[in-house]
Amino acid sequence: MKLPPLPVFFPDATRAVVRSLDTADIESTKTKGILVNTFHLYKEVGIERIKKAGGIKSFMDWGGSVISDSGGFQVGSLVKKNPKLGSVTNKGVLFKLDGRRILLTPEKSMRFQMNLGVDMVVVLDDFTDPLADHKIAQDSVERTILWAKRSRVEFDKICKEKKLSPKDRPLILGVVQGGKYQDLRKFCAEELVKIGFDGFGYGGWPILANGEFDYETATTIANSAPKGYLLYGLGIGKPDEIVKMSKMGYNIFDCVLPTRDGRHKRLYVYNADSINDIDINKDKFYSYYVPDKKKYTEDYSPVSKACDCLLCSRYSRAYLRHLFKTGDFTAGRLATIHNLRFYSILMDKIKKSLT
RNA sequence: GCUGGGAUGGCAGAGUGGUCAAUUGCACAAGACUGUAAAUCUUGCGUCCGGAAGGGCUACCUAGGUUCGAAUCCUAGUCCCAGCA
Repeated sequence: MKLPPLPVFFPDATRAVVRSLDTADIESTKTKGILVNTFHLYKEVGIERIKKAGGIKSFMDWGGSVISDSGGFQVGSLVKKNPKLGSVTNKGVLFKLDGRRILLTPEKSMRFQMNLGVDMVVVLDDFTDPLADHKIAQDSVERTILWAKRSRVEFDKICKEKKLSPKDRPLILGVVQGGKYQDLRKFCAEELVKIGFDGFGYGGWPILANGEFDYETATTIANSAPKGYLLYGLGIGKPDEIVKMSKMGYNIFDCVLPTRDGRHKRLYVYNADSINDIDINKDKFYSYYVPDKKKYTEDYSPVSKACDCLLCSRYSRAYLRHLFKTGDFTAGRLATIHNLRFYSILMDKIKKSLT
């Protein structure tokens, strides 16, 4: 299966579910693929149950693409943000969470991902803390490279065990770390290319201290990629950021924003009267719509005229507000469906504008 | 009619002499959210001045009173609720 025509945006189904949606809902948004997470599935489900189910796709009854993340982001979002939750050594990451100790090594992460039955695996990386100085950032880059080498070895070993031909095997992606230090990013990217992957991702935290998106780093990474390499914006991003990154050559994205924002009452709305009229090259081609406002109590118009999702084609702003006020899960579901359809339209528009 | 309970900010509901412009929840408003420990979190919410610190004014049903000081105590009134007739 591998990947659909690029560029693509995959919403996050961290625990083998896009929060608040079932698989049919995901399909209705014309989403082509999803991202699942090694750490959460390892901790909360375990590989045996997923194998018994026939792999992650069969478990979810999902016919689209699946990328698995390695657990590298949790090195940052859990351990480095809160040292009580674990520690990192060259061996791997030791998570201490919910009264459990879970050691995740590059090898374990790779083997787990290969057993999920996904289309693309990601190597375990050592997340560079955004506050790291050059020395600490350099350490994380060196460990990321060390782990990438070991991951590649393990990957090849598993392919051999499973007798996977180069055509049958999943794609494998490295991750570029190094924080805001361009020399480290460049070095990391070059080393990953030497090891040999199908592509690499812009890892770490892509937002600068001033709150702006770090396009400089995005450029450095893109410039370090050989021709035909997959370029993945890990955890990226806002619609306008994805448009810009696509122009730089990035062709895979995933992000929690559309799903989390949906549940948090932030809906994306194209500034256009129809899907045809959408112009993603306009400066402000979309706005936020926050349904949970008294002024929408009697607004019987749809959330967006430039959308054909379940919410927009069937229900009004007044009804959506009512659902949020009532506290029913349906509100989050419809909002999530809408935002994912926004992103799938976005990727269609980007595809068209690139050709 | 009798007996008892009660009237607090948009609503619900704490507080029962000073630390009360008044806990908390809801509602309302503004903001955040980027490889998901997030259907979450932050802030504001009588009014006026101030960027803030802070200060002024008006407030706990109404009218009197006690007290240095009252949302809190006393008296009268109005209204509400429960039980009994």
